[in-house]
Amino acid sequence: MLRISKLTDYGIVLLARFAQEPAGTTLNAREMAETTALPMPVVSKMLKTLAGAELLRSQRGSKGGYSLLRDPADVTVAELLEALEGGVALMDCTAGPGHCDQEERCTVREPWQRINSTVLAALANVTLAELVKPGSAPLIGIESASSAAAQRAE
Amino acid sequence: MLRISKLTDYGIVLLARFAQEPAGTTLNAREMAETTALPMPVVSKMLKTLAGAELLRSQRGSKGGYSLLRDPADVTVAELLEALEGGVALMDCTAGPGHCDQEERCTVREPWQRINSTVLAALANVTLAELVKPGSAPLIGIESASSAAAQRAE
DNA sequence: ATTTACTGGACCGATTCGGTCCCCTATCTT
DNA sequence: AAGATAGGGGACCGAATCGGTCCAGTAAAT
Repeated sequence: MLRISKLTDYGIVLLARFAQEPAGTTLNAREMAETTALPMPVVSKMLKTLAGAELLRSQRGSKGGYSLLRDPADVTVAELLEALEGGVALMDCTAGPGHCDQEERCTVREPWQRINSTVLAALANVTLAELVKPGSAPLIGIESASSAAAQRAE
Repeated sequence: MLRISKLTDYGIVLLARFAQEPAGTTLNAREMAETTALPMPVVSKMLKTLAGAELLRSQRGSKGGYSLLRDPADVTVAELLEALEGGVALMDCTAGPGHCDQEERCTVREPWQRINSTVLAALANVTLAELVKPGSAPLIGIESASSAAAQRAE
């Protein structure tokens, strides 16, 4: 279905939650679970992952919690997927050589590489800040293509 | 990892194989398995799927096989994913309403819809014909974005 | 009638996914 | 110093999906 995992979704929702607060605000896992209505263990797990990816800063102990480490306008969705899903590689072979035993035979590798980077570009053009403030930037100048796609998908 | 399934990959390779032949060429499952070096049962399965999606025409009996039903220049990658993976919906909620129990609460749905259609647009801009003939069209006019993405991903 | 080849679906092992739980360590408060 | 709070790092588990196989049925050509 070409979908990102739920966990990744959760992670992004959590980051968006931080991006809505004043910069540097600290929130703990319990608070996050409450305001996002997600189960606490899941929230905890994802916050750990995000901290490991250096997107959040963690503060232990009482009064501890997490805070956003970077400017939301500077974090791209591509980066988030990179951190949460371990990269964007539509097929094995786009992740690098040696993944496919037909690298010579296959004729569609190179075009897929281009497609992959196109998708990556689309994702790299949206920032966390834009995710939080709706109705903003038109993402990418391919509206005509976009509407064509909508038609075809219809 | 945001990847398409291997089966989908196989399906596309098979279609590409047809696109390389003169229009209307009929090939059977065994021939396809040989020339693509994929296991016969898999090839058979995917060809069935592709026929079901009306991308291939099937011909039973002796001298039977499959042939491409449409002009390769007219079939987009987005359509292929649609047929083989059942759609392109980065998250459940982009597939339609009722998939997520926090539709009101959530603030990032609408931006994700835009991202989703952007990705879809990227995929709708590449045709099967372009997949077969390498080094052609630059896909989409977002090279600057693409290189930016490459940098960031790096 | 026989052979060829697609059709439809069941089936299976392996992996991944979504989610939970527990014990450890660090920090703050009193 | 002691206790409470909160993150860190895992293991762990059931369920769903994935990748792949197999087989009985049907249609067409010879």
